[in-house]
Amino acid sequence: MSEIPKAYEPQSVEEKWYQFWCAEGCFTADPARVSDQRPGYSIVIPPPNVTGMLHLGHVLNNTIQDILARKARMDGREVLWLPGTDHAGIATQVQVEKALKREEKKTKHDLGREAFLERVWAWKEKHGGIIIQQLKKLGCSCDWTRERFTMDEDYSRCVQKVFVDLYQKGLIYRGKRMVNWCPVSQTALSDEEVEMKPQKGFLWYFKVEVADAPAAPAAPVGSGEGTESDERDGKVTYGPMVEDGKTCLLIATTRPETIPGDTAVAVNPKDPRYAHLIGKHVIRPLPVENQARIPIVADEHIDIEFGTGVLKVTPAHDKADFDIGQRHQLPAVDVLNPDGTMNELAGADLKGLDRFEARKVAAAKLAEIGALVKEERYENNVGFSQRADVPIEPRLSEQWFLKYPGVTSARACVEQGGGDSGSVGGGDVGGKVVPLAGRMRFHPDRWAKVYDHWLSNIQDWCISRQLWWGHRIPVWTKTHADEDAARASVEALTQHGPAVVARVEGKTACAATAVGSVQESLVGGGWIQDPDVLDTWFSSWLWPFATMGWTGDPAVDAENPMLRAFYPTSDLVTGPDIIFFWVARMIMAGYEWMGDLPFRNVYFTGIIRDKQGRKMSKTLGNSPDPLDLIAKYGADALRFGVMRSAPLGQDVLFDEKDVELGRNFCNKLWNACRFRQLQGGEVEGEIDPALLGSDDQWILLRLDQAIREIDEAFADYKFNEVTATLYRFFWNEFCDWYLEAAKAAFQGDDPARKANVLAVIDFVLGHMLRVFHPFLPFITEELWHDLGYAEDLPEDQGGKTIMVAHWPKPFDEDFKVHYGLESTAEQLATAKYDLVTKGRNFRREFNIPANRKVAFALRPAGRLESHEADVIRLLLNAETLEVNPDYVPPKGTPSAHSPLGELYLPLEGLIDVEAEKARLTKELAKVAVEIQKVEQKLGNENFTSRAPAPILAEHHQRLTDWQARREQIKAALECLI
RNA sequence: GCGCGCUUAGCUCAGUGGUAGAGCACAUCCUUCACACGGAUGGGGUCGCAGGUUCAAGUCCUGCAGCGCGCACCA
Repeated sequence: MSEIPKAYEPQSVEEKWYQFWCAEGCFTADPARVSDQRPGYSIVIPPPNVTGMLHLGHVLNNTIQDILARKARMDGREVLWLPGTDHAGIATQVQVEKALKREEKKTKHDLGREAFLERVWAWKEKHGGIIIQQLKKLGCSCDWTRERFTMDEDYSRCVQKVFVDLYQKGLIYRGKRMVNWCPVSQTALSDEEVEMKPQKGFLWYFKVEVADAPAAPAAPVGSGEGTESDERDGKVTYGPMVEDGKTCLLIATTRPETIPGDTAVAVNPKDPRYAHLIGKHVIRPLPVENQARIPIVADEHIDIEFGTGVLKVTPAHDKADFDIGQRHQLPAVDVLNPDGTMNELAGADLKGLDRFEARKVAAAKLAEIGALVKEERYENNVGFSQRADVPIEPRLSEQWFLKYPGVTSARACVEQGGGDSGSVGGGDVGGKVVPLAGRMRFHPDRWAKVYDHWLSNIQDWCISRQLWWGHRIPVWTKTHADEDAARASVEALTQHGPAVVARVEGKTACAATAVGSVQESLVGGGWIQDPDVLDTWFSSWLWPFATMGWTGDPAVDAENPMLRAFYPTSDLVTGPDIIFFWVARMIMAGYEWMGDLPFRNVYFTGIIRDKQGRKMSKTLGNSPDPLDLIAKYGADALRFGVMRSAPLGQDVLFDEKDVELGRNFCNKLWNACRFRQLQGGEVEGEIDPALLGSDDQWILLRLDQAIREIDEAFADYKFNEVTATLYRFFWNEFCDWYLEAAKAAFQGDDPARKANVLAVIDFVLGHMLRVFHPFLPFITEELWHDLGYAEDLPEDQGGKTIMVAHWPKPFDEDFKVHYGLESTAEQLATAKYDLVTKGRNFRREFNIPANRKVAFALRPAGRLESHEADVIRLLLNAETLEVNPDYVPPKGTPSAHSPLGELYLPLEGLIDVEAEKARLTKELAKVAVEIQKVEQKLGNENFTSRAPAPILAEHHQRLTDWQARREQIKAALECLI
């Protein structure tokens, strides 16, 4: 046993033990050790972006995973926490492009695809490990021998296999459709990557001439012949206008720059104002040099109430317009370049301008030609590219799409919340493995509804990205002179058997294959690989099994020891912001390729915000660097602080004070152990039941209670409740009362009693360090060894490391009987502490400094053992405590009542009769209020006749107690007169 | 528009129909030999509003308001 320094210094301790754990292979999972007696427990890490730096969201997320993993080890399970990183297509590519621009003033096109990718790999090798190193600082017990990267060779092979499989199943197809185009990243995005944001802009009203209007227009609804609008009930209605014998329509738009792309205007067929014009044509005003005639079509999509009831239809630049275009066979005229500038078809005035600049110019042009009628300020929702934070451009382009597989299973497996599903059957936390019949639970369960809603409305997934960094689509094409030639070249591929899936699309032969040798022969044969890469999430959704060596070959996979031992995984811990991106897709993939769900439980964390409730962001600068916090307070402190302020599923308002509290907690723990050590004596001696005082019994029963509460909270994933219990038990119960009470024995002259108290302290601390360990891995390991608790244990039960010490069990009946733990002792202790609190209160009431020793007197209600009285004296910080059944206090002596008797503080020379009178009178008033409350209830016939007996009895007891209290105060007041 | 969450002490939040809780902050006292990153004591709450169910509601139900989030979306 080495001596413990005065203040806890986390840095050296953390460094030392993390190295120890790694060197000893404590984090390494061995599937061969998994058995019925030693069930497997597994988590796959949500792979952070390889470009990432640790932020507080990671701290919360990974601390939870580490707590689960460490708890499972102590529960005797074989634990795999599988770490890794994600190649993060756009983010990483952008980062490297920026560096290239900054350092060499070059673009990726200057280098070319291959050379650029070499740069990205080089960058990844240099910077990609940062976040992994940071996770180690946090104490994460990941199996680093199994670290994976989504671009690892094996992993890429999985991605390709899955693609080919889906292609073969006909779920993947290529099509020219409207997609979300990011003009900055210059790639298509999935619907999930588009974020709707309200934007302030304008609604421009412009008129177009109907070229072939009927001679006698029907009277427009609303009266106004020839008027552009009519106000009725304060509402503006619109209709066709007649000016100089010409009929015009008024159209409202937020995007006048797309007018050159209009190929129709549309009205609702039920709209009487325009019915007579359907089938006619209008003159499109822009571009001025190409004012084409475009038809007026009728479409149900048009909202009669909105705007003027006339919609300009731009099939190439709006999803809804595209659909209208399809219904009416309208041509699509694309007036934009991929980078968001206007192209030639937009006309001479707009060509080359950025879309936002073009918007202003187009509006000005309309005004110039007299077509602009008015402009209104207008706020509407615009889709933004989540990554580049610019408005996305709906764009017609050729992309790869996926019809989601496994949707039915994915929907069915997640238990829908709202029922009476309590913690019973709550998966496999807390050591109990409850079969869930293939079902999965979300925590908190309200996310199940969100998940289900999304799954019931999903659209096909656009999986191709116009990037270079990522998994390149494993499809090769060869274009031939005619269809027959194409067919022949596809035929030739049958020599490869099922390894290649080939099709003919017109004159083009298409072949998808994941087999390297076939790929090589295709390239050799002049086939061209699709230039696009796959959406990053198309690789992430395979994470739970692709990381475990899945091959896609059923015979091989059935023999894979990792998959057998650790799939399905036990828990997934992630943020609700990726429930669609990742969680839902992993569930589908799990069913599709493993035939089983990928995890039993999903824990959704909250979002970390600053203390004002704002999201953490780089621009606000409100995001503290976790490594700074670790350096300042220690990793344990950070973990404890964050966990303590993170209730299940609620956002966390982060305050550095929380971490400070964590540090204080560690320091307190440190010093409590130091106190134990300074007492010397035998380590973990035998507890003699005969020598247990009421304080000893009390703390043992409190420990039992704490363990029960902690187990319950763990079963419900309520980690902040665990921390609350740890805090209360250790600080308020163990330190504030038990250790202070124990000092009476240490200062006394009974060595047997002293030794017994030491044994109790060791017992409690030994349990406490273990339940603390998942939250505070470093300090508990250090103290476990310093206090010598590891010494007599077998190596695999805590002898080597607290990591695998057995998780404490609540006491069973035999234990309680053996140690004579009973509620009367507990009540005695509670009564003592109650009495002490009242006695201490005298100091404040009568302005007696805390350091002044005073003499108390106690007139006991019954027998009080001398060692119990010693404890009271010590806790009161009393010079003496006179225990005297016949004690008669001097007049004016403050008194306090408790079940143990009357406590007096005779204040020699300081008697203040008035002050004590005032104090007692105040208290009497309080008591009177309580008595009134209870009497009122008990006087209520309804209550007394219907309330259950125990409740009634409790109320009667309450009344008796308060009444007794009232009599005592009255008696005390009598004495003052 | 649909859905979800939140509203309890100055702040951040627990709270399981039966005597309103914690941490921080605040006030007073104390460097007493584990800890000032500490100890002791205390003040502070019409539990968002309005109804309802119940002997009993912070807790269950209905409605409303405010805040936040998600989904959808009209140019």
